Amino acid sequence: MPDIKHFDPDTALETVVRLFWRQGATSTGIQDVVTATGLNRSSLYATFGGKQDLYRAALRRYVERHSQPAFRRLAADERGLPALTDFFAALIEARCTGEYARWGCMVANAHTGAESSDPEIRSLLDQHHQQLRDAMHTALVTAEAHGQVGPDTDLGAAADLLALLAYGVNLRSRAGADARTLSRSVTAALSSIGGRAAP
Amino acid sequence: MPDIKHFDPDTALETVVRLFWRQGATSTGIQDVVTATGLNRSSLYATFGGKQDLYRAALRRYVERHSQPAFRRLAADERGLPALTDFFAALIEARCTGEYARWGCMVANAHTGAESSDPEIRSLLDQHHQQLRDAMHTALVTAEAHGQVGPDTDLGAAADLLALLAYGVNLRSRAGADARTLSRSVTAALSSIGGRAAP
DNA sequence: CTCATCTCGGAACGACCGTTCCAAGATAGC
DNA sequence: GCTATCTTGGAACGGTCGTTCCGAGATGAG
Repeated sequence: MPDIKHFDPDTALETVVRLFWRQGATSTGIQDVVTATGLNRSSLYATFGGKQDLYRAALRRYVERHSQPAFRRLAADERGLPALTDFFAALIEARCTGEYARWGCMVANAHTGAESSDPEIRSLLDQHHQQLRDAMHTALVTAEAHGQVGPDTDLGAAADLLALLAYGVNLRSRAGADARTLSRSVTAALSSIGGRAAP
Repeated sequence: MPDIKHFDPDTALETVVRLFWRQGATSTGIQDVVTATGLNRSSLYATFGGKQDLYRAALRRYVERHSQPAFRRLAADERGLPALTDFFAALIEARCTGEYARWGCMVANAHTGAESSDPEIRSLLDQHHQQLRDAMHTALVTAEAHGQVGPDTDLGAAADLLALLAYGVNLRSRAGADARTLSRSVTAALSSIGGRAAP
């Protein structure tokens, strides 16, 4: 067998994810990738293909490693409304503090870029949205089974609403929106779904 | 007096707005602007300055000509909840059909771009958000005065929530979100603010 | 050790980026 | 008509873009 790769493609891709996540596709040059990952153009192109392929792989990885785990956690949570409360609390904390503060959501960010004209990217955005909505819906069904949902509530519409709210949080967090204000909005949405006032 | 401009800067800027609105700042080259406006680089730079100045001017114009009129209409509407219903209906129609379909909101789009690192742009984003939120709040106060708002409703939190919802609509509309689905989400939000079921 | 085969380093490519510059053209006052 | 002053057309700038290519280096099989 010939020579073997001198780097870990998985580690490199994670670095690329952070680059595209923070700066977007158009603002990130191949030179940035080369500098950040430490590997050179040859290895980059041989391993991942061109820039568009690289962005696609990065977005896929983001969804798998960041979005879907959160969705699964939400859908599997048996508590109902508290699961939704925790989901949004974790979202807001991740968006406003720590390493990824003010980076927003890479998928939400992708909505506005030129990258979204790529059919494969567009498909990823739609899948992501569907999965988010479905997780919301599952949590709401659980909540209803626990008698935590007010009467005459359309769970489907409520799931769509909460999904859109998440996009709003993601977007505004990039402009440095206050975590407290975001939390207050989320609380208002969730308490309007539940009976009436907070316990 | 010397020579006078052979074009209308206002018309040209409107063309530039549509360019930046649809494609974003980084994906739009000066050559695109030259081609779309029909005027040449010299006139462009002499009139508007560099690309960043041009984008700033375009975003300012967008807010003045598109956002603020809608905000003022909403805040001045004396009907309360129906004003909010109409606001969102008009928003969704503008985002999903007609000339600007799938363009989203230029201000929302600006949240994800590299352009938002510019302090002046950042300030514009915050102003825009504040104005949107305030218009929502004014409409909600009017609604409460008309007895259209359920008890124990935090109007401030509700205004924040509706503003975030608008950003969600703007973002998802760029990916081709279904107008019907968006409307359903908005209806759910508004009817949860009002008494309970729809009339 | 030798060789075939893949990886790595880095130069180089043409295209496009935003911006500048200057000569030619147009205009209003004299 | 002449001139001063601004606009206009378009070439040209250095820099960066994504991508390609090739020689050198590394590795495992025989």
